[in-house]
Amino acid sequence: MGNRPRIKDVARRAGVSQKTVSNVINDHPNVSPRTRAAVEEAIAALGYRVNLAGRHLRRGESGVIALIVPELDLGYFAELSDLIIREAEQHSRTVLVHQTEARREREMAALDGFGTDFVDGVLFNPLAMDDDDLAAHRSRLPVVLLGETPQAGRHHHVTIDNVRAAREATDHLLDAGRTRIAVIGGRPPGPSGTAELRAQGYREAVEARGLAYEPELVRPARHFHWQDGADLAAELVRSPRPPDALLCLNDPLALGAIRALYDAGVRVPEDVAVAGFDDIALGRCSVPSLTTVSPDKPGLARAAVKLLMEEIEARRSPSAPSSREAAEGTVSAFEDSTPGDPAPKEIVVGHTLLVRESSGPKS
Amino acid sequence: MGNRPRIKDVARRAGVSQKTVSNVINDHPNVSPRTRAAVEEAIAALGYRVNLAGRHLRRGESGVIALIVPELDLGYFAELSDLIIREAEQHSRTVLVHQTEARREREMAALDGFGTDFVDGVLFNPLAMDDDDLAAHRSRLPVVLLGETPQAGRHHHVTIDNVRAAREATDHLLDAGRTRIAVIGGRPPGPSGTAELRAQGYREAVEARGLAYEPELVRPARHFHWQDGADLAAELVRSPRPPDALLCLNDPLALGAIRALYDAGVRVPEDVAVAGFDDIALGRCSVPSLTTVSPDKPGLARAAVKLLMEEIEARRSPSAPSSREAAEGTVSAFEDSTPGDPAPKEIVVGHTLLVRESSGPKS
DNA sequence: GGAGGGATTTACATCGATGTAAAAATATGC
DNA sequence: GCATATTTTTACATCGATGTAAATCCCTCC
Repeated sequence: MGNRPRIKDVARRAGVSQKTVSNVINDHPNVSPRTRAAVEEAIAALGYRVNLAGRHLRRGESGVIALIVPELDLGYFAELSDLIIREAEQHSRTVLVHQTEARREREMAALDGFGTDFVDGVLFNPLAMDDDDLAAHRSRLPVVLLGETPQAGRHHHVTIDNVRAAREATDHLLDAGRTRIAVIGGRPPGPSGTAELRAQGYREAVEARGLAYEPELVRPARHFHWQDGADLAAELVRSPRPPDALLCLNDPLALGAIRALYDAGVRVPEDVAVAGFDDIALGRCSVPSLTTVSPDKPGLARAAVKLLMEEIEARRSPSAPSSREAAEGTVSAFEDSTPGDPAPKEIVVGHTLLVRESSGPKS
Repeated sequence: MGNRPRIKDVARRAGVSQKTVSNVINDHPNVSPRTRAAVEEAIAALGYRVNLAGRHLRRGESGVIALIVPELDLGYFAELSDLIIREAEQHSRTVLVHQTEARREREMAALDGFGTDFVDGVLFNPLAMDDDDLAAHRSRLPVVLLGETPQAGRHHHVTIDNVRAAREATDHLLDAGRTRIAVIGGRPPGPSGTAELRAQGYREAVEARGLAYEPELVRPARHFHWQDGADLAAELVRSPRPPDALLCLNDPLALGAIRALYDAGVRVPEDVAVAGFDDIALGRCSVPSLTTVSPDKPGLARAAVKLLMEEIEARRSPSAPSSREAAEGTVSAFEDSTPGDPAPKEIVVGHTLLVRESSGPKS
């Protein structure tokens, strides 16, 4: 019939006060060895476990962080989430996962919606929200953005150098003798999202060789799933002037494209070379294996979690000395508090171009 | 300078008591329209949001459930997690994800470890723990098992009929004229885990045709990643009596196997047919596309979440009328409480064999 | 042997929301 | 018009852990 023991029960059994038990649990200094032993004995005997609800309420920290991604079943985000969860575990945090389906209103909602009400910080990989949205948004929580380079960056963020990565991938295709490279999943070069930045890099690389940037070679994708890649590739090879290479902005698009080319009787890489982004596991065993830009995902996960932890830590101590006590009695004025925020940090992690079969020699 | 408003602030502004505000928030009956309007005005004006820590402490429910899977970067679990998170959202729950790396001690730890301390229930997909472990484990939380059919099932669980699915897949290969089918990722048929059950189905199908069950054709995999599939397939085709079909117990293994066969100059499906399990997205666009057993993942997610919700609900009300009050004052006896548990339910969701190119005709 | 000082320990208040029971306001019946 | 229902609202206690400040304890040293 027993309920879970609380700190009170442990205290009673050990013959000490509740606070002393708390002190033991939290490794406070100034606990005599004897008392500590007694308390630990009681804890073990009763099978006591801290009740996190109580702790959360008192401390104002839950030990949980939110991870907001477009969707898990896109290989890249699954792998990234995997790494982030492991990394968070190193910091004794658990991770709440939200999916936005890359829809703007869901991204907005996730950022200050229900589930985030109770986390200590947020790791957010936006896709649909643009710079303005992000700039406009002031979260009451520490936020670290993933995989973006927002201009009006008021938030910390961690990313790879997308422009350069795309330039390198494009250069590689050009070096392999390709002259007409289409971009699958691209959007007109611009300052905002990943797709725009990669298209930007593509454009730079192409123009650096004196080739014309042709907008009709840049095809946006709706979902970044393999099917989109297949559809767009099929469309492209049927066009009057088909490309001889496809730069796909993620790996599923690329694998779909490879399949569509196969169906169309176009050889990869002999007729058309294909390259992707993200280096998902299965790109290594496709036939042909996939050339891709491999972001340093472990590095990204590590940096992101570290940054978030620092921000959480920073907001805990110095900034708001005791505005709470001070405000006691005042009813008005509940604007968003904006504590830390001393120059948001941008961390750029490395990437590597992995050349595999899909971008082999033309023939 | 404002801190977040609390219920107290709303109450003050609306000129009512805190409890009345709480009543409005929770849609209690007996709140006059006028009061309700006043409170709602105050809530909107202050931008009040419920503090979940307080609510959690008081109600004993956090609104969070834990999902424990081997690892997210295995396509199947990513897709399943995706679906489960969406499903949980329908029930206004958020999902905490833990990864066990399919290691027994991590599975044990995840089940009653740190992060689960504060969730309302657990969805758990065990791989390494066996029946005995599971039977021995009595969680204080509602638990629903995924993808297993533990004998000593003390827990609810949701699964597909693994034996039958494997039998069907094997039959399909046999029907296609294959006579020597290897199982990649298999373990000796037995009662416990998914791998054993599938091997069981395989065995039944093979023996039903009067063929011998040959243990050396059943090769266990360590991680169920594509590389294992590639290694095992390579090994098998080099063996003295190579198989003419591979039944791979998940899709990544199958895709790895296809790649290895390609490297070995063995044609798929002409020389060796390949079939997988799980129907991950990329299996549809591989070359050749992958024949696979497709579990009803949405159905599985829905059933699992529903079952968990019911169990959470059930434990809330009837079983422990007020053992808490009764136990007040008693110090001893804090055994695990075991409230509900009236005959654990088993839900079997459907599956389909999707026949694609990799199991086409022999030649 | 007692003052002084640091190390331990304690009582109590508090974090924010909500259940309980009783008070206050309103409605109903005769 | 007044006693009795019934609906609304309130004050207060509580969920479990921990910060604060005050109370003890234990030494050291003159």
